Amino acid sequence: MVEFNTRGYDATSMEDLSRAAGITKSSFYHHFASKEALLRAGLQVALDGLFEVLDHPDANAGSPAQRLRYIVAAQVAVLQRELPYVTLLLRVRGNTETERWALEQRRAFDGRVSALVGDAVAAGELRSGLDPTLAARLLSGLVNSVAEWYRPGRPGGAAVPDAVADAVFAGILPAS
Amino acid sequence: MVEFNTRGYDATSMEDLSRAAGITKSSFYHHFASKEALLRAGLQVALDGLFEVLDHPDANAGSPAQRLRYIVAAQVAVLQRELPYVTLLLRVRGNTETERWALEQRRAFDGRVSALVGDAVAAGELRSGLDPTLAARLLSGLVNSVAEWYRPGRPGGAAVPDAVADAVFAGILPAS
DNA sequence: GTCTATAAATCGATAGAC
DNA sequence: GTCTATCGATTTATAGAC
Repeated sequence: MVEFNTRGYDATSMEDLSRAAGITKSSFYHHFASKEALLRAGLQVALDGLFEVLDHPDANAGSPAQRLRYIVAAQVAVLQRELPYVTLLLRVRGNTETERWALEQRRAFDGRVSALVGDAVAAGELRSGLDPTLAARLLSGLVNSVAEWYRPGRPGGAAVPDAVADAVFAGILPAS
Repeated sequence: MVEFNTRGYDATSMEDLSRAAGITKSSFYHHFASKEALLRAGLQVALDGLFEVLDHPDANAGSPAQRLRYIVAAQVAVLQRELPYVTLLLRVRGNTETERWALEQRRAFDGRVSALVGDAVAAGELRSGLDPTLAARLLSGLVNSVAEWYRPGRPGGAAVPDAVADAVFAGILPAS
């Protein structure tokens, strides 16, 4: 499944996957009904991890800004823990029915976070004049971009979620 | 070429492209030597746009933070102007020789920006204790994520570069 | 510069023996 | 549960007529 991560879903053939598993292509089809079923299973892992973040008590207690901070850090942690699957999800374009389903789920997650940003702005917890829609989009982009450079096993990985949350709430490049 | 944007490079066949151009696949091959040549031409457009940003006078005058702010806004503007090509570049994974070349060029661009972040930190213009490497990575991720939601022709597009630069330098979600 | 026709390779997936 | 063999569709790309 990691092959999807490095070469991309389309560019990875079932023969690539079966060879990596040490069996022939036909044997591989004994374990998975189709390539799309394999994709769906991977996307489900990523989506389960993300929605568990929203169900966590810390995501539903305290001020909007406090809840938002927990979600940002936890979302990064999920991205690290399920990197191949989250990467798969982030690259979905919506060409097939399975991909459209995943896109819809992902939008639901982003919508929940976006609404929370709106709540925090309405509560006066964030910068005044902040456009909640733009802020939520940039926030999503920043968090998900961790998948572009984070690689498991390297030292310092455990500090990434908090460091990202700090950058978001104290500013990426603030003058003071 | 916009087809690469919506369906992805691998999932878009030469027949898809030729049909969109209103000619047959064979006629299409009269204009482009290969699918990879088409990809390379598109990637070149994106890279030319990005490096022109670094060559602009405003990217080489003033304090590091001032130069950085110009680059962020100008990079977003290039992304908007050459959306299909920049999108193509952002999705390159390095499977072929052409893709590895593009990745190398992109890393060179990011390296220049990253060095500038380091200069700004060293000059005391940014938050103390800021990790320049992490900040540069998140900055890159945030800027490039505009390609995920920006669509040409919609009102308010001209304000996006400044709005993104504001979010970066005043904070995405700052408390004050 | 566009077309029909086709080559050569690869794809996802299946049949059927063991 | 794994294998060899193959199907049928699709892919990039070319040959050659007009």
